[in-house]
Amino acid sequence: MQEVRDSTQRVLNVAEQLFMEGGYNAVTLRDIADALGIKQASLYYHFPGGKEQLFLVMAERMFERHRQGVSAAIEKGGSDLRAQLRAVAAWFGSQRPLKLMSMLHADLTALSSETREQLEQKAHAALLQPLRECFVGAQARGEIRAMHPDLLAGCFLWLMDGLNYGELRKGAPPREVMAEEIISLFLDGLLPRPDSMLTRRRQCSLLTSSMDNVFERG
Amino acid sequence: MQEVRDSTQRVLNVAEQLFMEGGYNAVTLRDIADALGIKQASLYYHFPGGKEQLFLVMAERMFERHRQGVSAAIEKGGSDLRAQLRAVAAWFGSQRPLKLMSMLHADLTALSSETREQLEQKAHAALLQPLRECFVGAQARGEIRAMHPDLLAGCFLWLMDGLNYGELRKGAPPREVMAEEIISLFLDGLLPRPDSMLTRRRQCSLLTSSMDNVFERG
DNA sequence: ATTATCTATAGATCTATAGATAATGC
DNA sequence: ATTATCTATAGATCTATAGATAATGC
Repeated sequence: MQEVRDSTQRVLNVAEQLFMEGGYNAVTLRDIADALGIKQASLYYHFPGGKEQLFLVMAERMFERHRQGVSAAIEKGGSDLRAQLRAVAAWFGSQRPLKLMSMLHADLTALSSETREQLEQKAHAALLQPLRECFVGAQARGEIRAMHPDLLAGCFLWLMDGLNYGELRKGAPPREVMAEEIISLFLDGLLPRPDSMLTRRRQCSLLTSSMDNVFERG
Repeated sequence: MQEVRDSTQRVLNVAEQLFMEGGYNAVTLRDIADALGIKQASLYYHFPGGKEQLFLVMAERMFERHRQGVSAAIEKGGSDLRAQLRAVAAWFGSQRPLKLMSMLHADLTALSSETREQLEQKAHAALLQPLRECFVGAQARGEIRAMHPDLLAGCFLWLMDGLNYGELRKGAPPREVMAEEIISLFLDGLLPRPDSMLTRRRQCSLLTSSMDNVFERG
């Protein structure tokens, strides 16, 4: 358990911001050093292993933060699946965009296989595992029907992270509304539910204000 | 409407494969030339604009293919949303992984702003627009409840593309099963539906074989 | 002595340009 | 003449190493 100094934390903060914005290959050590106001070579003092080590440590720190955040959110949601998912959505909303898929795709292929496997495992433990438990619990309580919990966890995570890709949704509603709709999609589905008017009424009132132009075609 | 020669098509085929696997920044012109068995400088004969032009033309060709494929799939699905979504899922399954989010994230930031806007627009017209119409139609027919069709199109597309990221789902069911479950998630949701036993029975029989180990924790 | 930076630079790699070469079709 | 390649190379950039410098704390 080695301590991480303040100056190194500063490096990691900047590295996380830049790497998450542009991806491993697009960001150079020079970019990171410039943002820090130091010279590129100075980064090797903090990370003798160079760019790959810097990325690895940065990503591990990030995943560990998410592991705690997601677990805490689920805890806070009590034992009601909708509340749990809302809390997880709120957690992701409070964090810098993960852009997990970009990272696991383009970035990981640029890394050594050991680094890649290490990060894949961390990502799984931090994000998929807690969400999976969440769905397994809801199934055990009889709250939801039987479906692969891994699939459900993956889909939910995918969609939450997708909210960060602003490129595809110009003029879309704010992310809190979208998150709420996604949760409703998960739980209620799209087909009408004549049996549970209460649930439907609550949803409608929540969405009504931004649903005026839904039926106009673009 | 300029014709594209065979030799240039070959270049585009290889470029598409490599770019989609590794992303814009990870793939060099040398990589593409090597895979073609030619020298790197020879690529400038086909694309005087260099790497960026090659990527642009490749991506435009790909999006145009998807525009036709998705539209045809929806057409083939008739006027039943579930059948339409199944057909779209089958189309994506037949194609090389899009990895759309990776592309729109890491790759587009490396391109000039004109190229980026051009590609974002093509992606929207090819993928989101047809799916959006699909959901709008189902809403107009009263088949599904009112939700933002843009959000629904985005979510469905997101999840279909997510099936291509194998990194997060080791030991997961085959992609056809996952696609079917995602469609069921969209339409039926997770909460039990006591009113529509017919729908539930069909799903259960379809999934029964791969659902044996759902309740064991990992 | 430790921490954190710097300068200078080697070595590798990548994009892009210039101009030559060979084959094919008119 | 057109098509499609090649060789050679300039210029830029990126990672990484070696060794110097300055400040802080003991």
